[in-house]
Amino acid sequence: MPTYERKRLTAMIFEPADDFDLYKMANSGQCFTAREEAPGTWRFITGEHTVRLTRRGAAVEADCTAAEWETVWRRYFDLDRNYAAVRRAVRPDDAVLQRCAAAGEGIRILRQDPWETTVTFILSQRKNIPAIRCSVEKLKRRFGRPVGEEMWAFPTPEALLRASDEALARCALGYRVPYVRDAADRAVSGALDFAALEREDDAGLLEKLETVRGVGRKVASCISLFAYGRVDCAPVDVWIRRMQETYYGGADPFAAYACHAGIYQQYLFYFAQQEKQAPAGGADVPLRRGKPKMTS
DNA sequence: GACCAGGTGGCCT
DNA sequence: AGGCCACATGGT
Repeated sequence: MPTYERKRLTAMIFEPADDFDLYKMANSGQCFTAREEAPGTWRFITGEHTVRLTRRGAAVEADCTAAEWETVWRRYFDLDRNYAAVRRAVRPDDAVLQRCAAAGEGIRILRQDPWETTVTFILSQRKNIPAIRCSVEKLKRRFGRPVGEEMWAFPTPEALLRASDEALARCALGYRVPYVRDAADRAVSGALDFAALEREDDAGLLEKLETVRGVGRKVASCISLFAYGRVDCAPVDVWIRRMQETYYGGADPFAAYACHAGIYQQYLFYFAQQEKQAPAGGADVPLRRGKPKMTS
């Protein structure tokens, strides 16, 4: 007997007001558990909620109730932000970001669970995205509650704290085992209160998150952006640095943007990933390399 | 079988 | 403050 609720047969349709691309949201490096169940149908999981989404022309079909859509998924998909407007706010003289925002049209910043985001981005250091996915999947299978056919919720801090070092290491955590343990420790003891962190300003949030071992500026920025919706916070990793060197002559690509730097960062990151996959044919409009003509 | 991966902590100056 | 370097493991 499955311990999870039987699959619901309910379905609802909604029409996104602006950007909403399932592939890009699942593959822009922000979440590691979304997967394509069937061509065009994507499964997202947050907490113990799951939803299956399929694009139907201008609309999207979701296998959940309207109530669950409103209480869970509206927030998860950040539906109250206008991403088309964010893309339009890219400076006209910033040709590189113009191009990347066009390529990334459809991306939204997913508002993920802070605990899960903390652990997955601790794992992300010195791993490529397929390896992170694999590691997270193992953690969920071993320590997470089943929430559907071949689906598990992300394990609770208590569950990971109970796990032995050996069991954690078997999930390919490598040298990050003590980091994850420290995060679980702080979550259980209350030293790290994820709900209370909502009230911190950006600087305070980064500072508190960085008290966890294995959480430096980059991982803390990812948690701020992907779990706390701090869209002005732009994580800088090797890929962003690479874009900076290649297209911005080493200058900070986000210096000109006070308020949506995190979203713009995501466009650059997604572009870099696509460019890696198809260096020649992927980008239909080639980017001009070297110093851009940025205005101060 | 190299080389690299959504970095970080702990050393050194 | 800033420059090195080890770190476990898996993907390409």
